[in-house]
Amino acid sequence: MDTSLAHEHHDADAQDDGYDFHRIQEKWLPIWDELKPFASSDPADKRPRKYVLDMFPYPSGDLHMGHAEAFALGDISTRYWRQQGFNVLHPIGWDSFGLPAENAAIKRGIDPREWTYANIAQQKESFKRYAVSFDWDRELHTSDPEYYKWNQWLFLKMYEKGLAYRKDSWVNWDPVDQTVLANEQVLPDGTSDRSGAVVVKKKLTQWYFKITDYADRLLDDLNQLEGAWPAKVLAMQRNWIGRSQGADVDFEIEGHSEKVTVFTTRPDTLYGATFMVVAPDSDLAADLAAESTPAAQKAFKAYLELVQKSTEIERQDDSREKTGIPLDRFAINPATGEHIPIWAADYVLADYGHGAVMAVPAHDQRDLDFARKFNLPVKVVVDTNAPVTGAIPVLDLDENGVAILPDDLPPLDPAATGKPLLGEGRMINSGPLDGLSKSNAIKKIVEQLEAAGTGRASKTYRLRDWLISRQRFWGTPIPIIHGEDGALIPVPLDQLPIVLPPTAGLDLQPKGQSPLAAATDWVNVPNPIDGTPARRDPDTMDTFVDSSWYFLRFLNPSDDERAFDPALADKWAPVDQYVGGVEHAILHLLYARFITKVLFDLGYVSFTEPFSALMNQGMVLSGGAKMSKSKGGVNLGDELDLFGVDAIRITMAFAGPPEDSFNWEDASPAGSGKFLARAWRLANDVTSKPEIEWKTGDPELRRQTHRLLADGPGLFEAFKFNVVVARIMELVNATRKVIDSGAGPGDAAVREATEVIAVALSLFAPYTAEDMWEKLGYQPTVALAGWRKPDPTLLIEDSVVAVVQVDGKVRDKFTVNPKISADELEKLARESSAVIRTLGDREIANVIVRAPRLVNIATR
RNA sequence: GCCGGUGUGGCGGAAUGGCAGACGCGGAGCACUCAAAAUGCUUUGCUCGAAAGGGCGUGUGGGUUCGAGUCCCACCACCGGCACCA
Repeated sequence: MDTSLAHEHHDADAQDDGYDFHRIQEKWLPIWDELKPFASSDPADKRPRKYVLDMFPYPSGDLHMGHAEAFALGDISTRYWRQQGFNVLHPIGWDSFGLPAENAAIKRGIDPREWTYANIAQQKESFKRYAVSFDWDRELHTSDPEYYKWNQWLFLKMYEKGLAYRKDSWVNWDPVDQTVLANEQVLPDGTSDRSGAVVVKKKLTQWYFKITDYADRLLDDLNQLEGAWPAKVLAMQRNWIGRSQGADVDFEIEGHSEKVTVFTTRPDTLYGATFMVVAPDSDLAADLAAESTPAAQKAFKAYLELVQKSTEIERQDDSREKTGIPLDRFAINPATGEHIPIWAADYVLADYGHGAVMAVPAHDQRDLDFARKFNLPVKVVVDTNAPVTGAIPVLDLDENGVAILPDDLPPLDPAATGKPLLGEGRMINSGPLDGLSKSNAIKKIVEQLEAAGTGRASKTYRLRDWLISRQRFWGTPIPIIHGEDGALIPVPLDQLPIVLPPTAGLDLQPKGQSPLAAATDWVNVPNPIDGTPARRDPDTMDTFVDSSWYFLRFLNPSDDERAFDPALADKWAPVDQYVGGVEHAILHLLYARFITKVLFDLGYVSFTEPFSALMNQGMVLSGGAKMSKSKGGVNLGDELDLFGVDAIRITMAFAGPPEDSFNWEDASPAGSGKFLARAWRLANDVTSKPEIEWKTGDPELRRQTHRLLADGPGLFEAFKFNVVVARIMELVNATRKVIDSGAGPGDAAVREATEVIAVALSLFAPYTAEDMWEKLGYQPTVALAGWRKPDPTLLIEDSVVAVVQVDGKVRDKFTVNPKISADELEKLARESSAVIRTLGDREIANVIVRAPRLVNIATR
């Protein structure tokens, strides 16, 4: 294999005029570190401001391909705005609390801090090598007490406002690990992702943030983001909040002093409510059962146990038959006065609406399924065969084309067919509502209920309050002290932060309560009010709390007086461009929007939406699937060693639209490297001096250069980075041609084009661009060289290609003066031999002329 | 089931209602070389034709228009989210 030796020797010889990404990276990285070209804190800086933010990473090891794509795309935007003369705030931090650190700590018997900060150091070094243009002076970590102190402050502010509260609720419980699991930790088969145990429901007292108070605003304010956020994310958020309009109806209960309220979107069908169903796991069901017959009590207890043993996956299986038991209790339908039976069934959810429904089996599939299974009465109250203004049922025609008369319409018998009547129709069997349409009936019944005090218009949401308690060590301690008498005492602000204790002597293994409960020195404190013995709340906060306001902390991460400075927030926030994965489309973004509105209500910020624009980058896939360590996906470090930082960055940008995912196998980092070498060689070949007079340059190359200058901004701002790269490639190819077979390397247009290429490439390939800039005779850094203004005189074409179509098909083309008149162009078109041949003896019907580019001759 | 999105060569993808396939990958051929690598050049949607020149082509079927990948209607396929939410 002596050929390879020869090869290496040859490469070493060629070093001087060859493109060597290793050399370039090693040369420029320390120079940038010293220059700090991306510092953004100078108060005297007069440039207009922009805030570009990448979703901060979780330090779970070194950076991977997904990071490489996301941060390349965010960095292109950032560097673009800098070239446009903006002072861009582009900070970086780490979302460094969370379960993986704790699990790693348990596995290795170390402190989670060790693992976390070692990974941060590694990612930081990788980010620098990857040339992401961060302002490193603003680095933050959410696991630093200097950061999480302000989570505690936020919690206390929310507690003061009644937005943080405790309640009992059913949570996912892992009976093996003895711990609460987040919904995401429960596998689709209903088992724990860690222990493999079947997850059950358990009732625990937990801390919640009252996000449901903000449901309307969170929903309505999405309209402001229309067009600036991906339609998909807006739809997902709307879906998640899930507002339903309808009515609350109060039902009296036999032998029960309190009324039971149900929520319905179809109050018009109240006359058809033939039974009531309550969620078995609701307090209401327990109350009703407790006052019932011993037999019913026993049946309820057995049923509740059965329900609690069932897994999520069983519950959600829609082919599953309905289950339920009668409670032997009766409700009184406020419209008909009928006494209707009350059942407990798990198709009704305890935490939606009021945990109870009025069942209208004739007009609801679920209620009908239930009624048919348990032989409950079905009463039709909407005649869906009757025509309704504005929504006339379509009548089928018989074979003679005659409408099938109403007599022949299907019978209104859902009990027999199993199909509920869901369409529009006229009310029947509904007393005063008879004859009305759906919308009129809803209006009328709600008026009547309101007048009688037994109901009211209402809305309800799919959104639930945000459970923030975690029985974990590696998170922000909840700043509450529990008195001996059970009183909740907020930690006084001047005692913040409540710092996590050392892990020495602590068992971090999950065991049903937070490991902090066992840190006796830490958890036992005097009651701040009277000095009696008291205990700290041992739970920590969900890490989504940390990330719900971090964008404000970046404004001055070392501020030890307050979470953030409102004056700086006025200057910089909200974030102009947020970049991150669509996996955060719901939770993180919803929580950040919620906390921003809370901070607005508290008077700390003057805006109500945190992120003015959002870009979701796609994923880097391998074989059509998400890359993962376990599947042995492509390693970023290996790719960087092989192709260089710039080639990987430009590959990410060129692979397609930023929001689309792509297969790494379909990308061509080697091709990107070739392109960069081509570009770099232009700078190497330029022989003219920077002072050269542009006007003397090759006019066609100059025109192409200025077209890129003119089109670039629009393309960048529309995130068409792949198209920009293509345009730069075209300019590189054109410049090469002029050097090799045109005016030569000394031509002014060659220098001008190469300089513009260097500036354009600085957004994608910072190392290559910087080296080109130096070869062109300039000082660093090209990153701040500025995007030049195009010369308008060079954007005017001196000739254009006109197309002649016959019936929309191109038949001839010719080069014409752009100022050619319509008549003249039409004349040329009619004289074209290709056109004459195609026309033959066909008769011309119409001639469309769009001078100077197009003539279309339409024939009969 | 409901909501959102996407369908363009062998592949990734371009295209303010006006030349479909920019740019790149891959392929083929050529130059340089003893040879290779590197680099450069030519070519590359399908199809008929020796050529000149035709025909067909943006998921399917219709429509609007002088002209549709682009706009409208219906459908199909795939991807994503939600889902016993009253």
